[in-house]
Amino acid sequence: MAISETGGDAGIDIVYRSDCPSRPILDQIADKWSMMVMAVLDKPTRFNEIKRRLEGVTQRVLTQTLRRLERNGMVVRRVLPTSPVGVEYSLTPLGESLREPFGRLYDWTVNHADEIRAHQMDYDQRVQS
Amino acid sequence: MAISETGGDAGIDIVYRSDCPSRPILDQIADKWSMMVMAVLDKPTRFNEIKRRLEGVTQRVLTQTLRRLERNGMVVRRVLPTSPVGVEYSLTPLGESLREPFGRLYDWTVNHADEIRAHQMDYDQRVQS
DNA sequence: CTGAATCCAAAAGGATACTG
DNA sequence: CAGTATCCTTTTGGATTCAG
Repeated sequence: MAISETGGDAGIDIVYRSDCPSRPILDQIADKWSMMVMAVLDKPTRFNEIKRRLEGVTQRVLTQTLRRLERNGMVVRRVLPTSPVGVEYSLTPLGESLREPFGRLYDWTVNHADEIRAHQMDYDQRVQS
Repeated sequence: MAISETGGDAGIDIVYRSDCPSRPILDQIADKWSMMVMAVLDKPTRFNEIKRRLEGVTQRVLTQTLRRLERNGMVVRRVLPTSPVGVEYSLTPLGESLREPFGRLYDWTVNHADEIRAHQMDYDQRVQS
């Protein structure tokens, strides 16, 4: 049985193997900030605009996240011919195509956040920490 | 515009806020090992069986991952009345419901792994490291 | 068999200061 | 404005040992 019943033709039988090509990729994209940055980038956006909308992210972490996304071909970085310099980030078609599965995960998270928090409280009470 | 065009009714307009309830949840579930453990758990599975199928995971990390998943109500831990003791992990309905969005992400990853690696090689060549 | 405990190295991440 | 560089604290993760 594949992990997904949605018709994916992925080689799900090998994702468990340490040499599965999806592992390093998963490491790169399945993190919180990458997901949030891509959520913000529904249109070309300036660096500080992204930073402002992503409350809590530091400049350093945002830069690193954007670099990694750029390296993976998910976003493009474009320097604007202004003064002072402006930089605009936008999703590539590859990045766009990731928004759908990401959106699924986001929706699930938001829809189940309460239920999960209830479980956590229950667990923390049963297991004295 | 919502991040997902698939009809999710999530409050996507607030996921960027630092007090968005989905943030801590996302931190908990959007990591590589959680995803892989849940991929393995299509049926009740013993600790060592999980460890064996997840090449490369250490005992410590697997234990931590399972604890977190248990705390979040995604898996249940059941001690088997055997000798020596056996422990069996299985998905809860909540955990089951997460497999679909996870599966989407997995499928996307596998299907685009080559393309991403090509981008990485191109980037690494352009940007001398 | 299934962990918990410990030690230690590496990586991640915040704060701050500086620059083209 | 959009970073880079540095320092330093926290977190993570591997390896190993011990125990119910």
